[in-house]
Amino acid sequence: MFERKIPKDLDCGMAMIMEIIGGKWKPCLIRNISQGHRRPSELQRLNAKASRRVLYQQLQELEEHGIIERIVYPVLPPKVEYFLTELGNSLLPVINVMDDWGTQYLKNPHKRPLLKLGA
Amino acid sequence: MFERKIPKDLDCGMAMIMEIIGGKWKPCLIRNISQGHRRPSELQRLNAKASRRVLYQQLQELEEHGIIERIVYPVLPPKVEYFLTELGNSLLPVINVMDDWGTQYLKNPHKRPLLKLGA
DNA sequence: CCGTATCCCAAAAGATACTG
DNA sequence: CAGTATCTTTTGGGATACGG
Repeated sequence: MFERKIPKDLDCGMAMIMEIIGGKWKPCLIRNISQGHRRPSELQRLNAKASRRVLYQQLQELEEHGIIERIVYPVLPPKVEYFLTELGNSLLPVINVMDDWGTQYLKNPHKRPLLKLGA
Repeated sequence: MFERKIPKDLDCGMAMIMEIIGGKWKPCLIRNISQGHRRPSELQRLNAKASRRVLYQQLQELEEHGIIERIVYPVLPPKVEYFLTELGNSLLPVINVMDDWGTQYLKNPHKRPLLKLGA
């Protein structure tokens, strides 16, 4: 459905995890859903700046990668819930480590260093 | 030099760290350079599949973010070396955590789960 | 309410030629 | 060697309309 012309090489772990959490809204979605079951409409509200299409696309990819799962209630109007899998849960500490580092960085805004001249 | 029409919002730590390490070759470059001082030509050799332009661009961004620094030897032909800053070093554990998770994931290839039906 | 299809634009990355 | 300037292709993401 979203075919690439050039296949990605997911040779190393780093490339793999970037593939999984690299989307613009994925870390947000993972965190939202980690708080408890979440319905699509809730996720749209929580990430109001994301477009509908991208949100669904990234949810799909998270599902395909086994990070989240979907429960479909056969009712009208439709009701759906997402929840984190165990695999998804194992991702939370990683995301936290990343976020912590980034938060620390934001507190100490970097000054571009002067050019060093070698001997 | 590489101006964006739409400014990024680097509001949270997660967005910030993705900005810093999100480039396709940045984690590779950081690791290469963490092994010791590296010259541009070495980095090109080590990342042969990356185009010249992108490599230099990402090196520049890493430098602007204070992850690496550059030593310029005033000789002919030109000689330059990159090395990791302390800040750059503090990034290594984060990258390792990410890579470990990804490597683990690669060992247990995920099967897409069947759709769950709610009550 | 959930999800998909279409269309569009901006950004990332590749190829390559050129300069000091 | 190191670095920059074009130019081009691919991809990611936003807007929005439509269908079940």
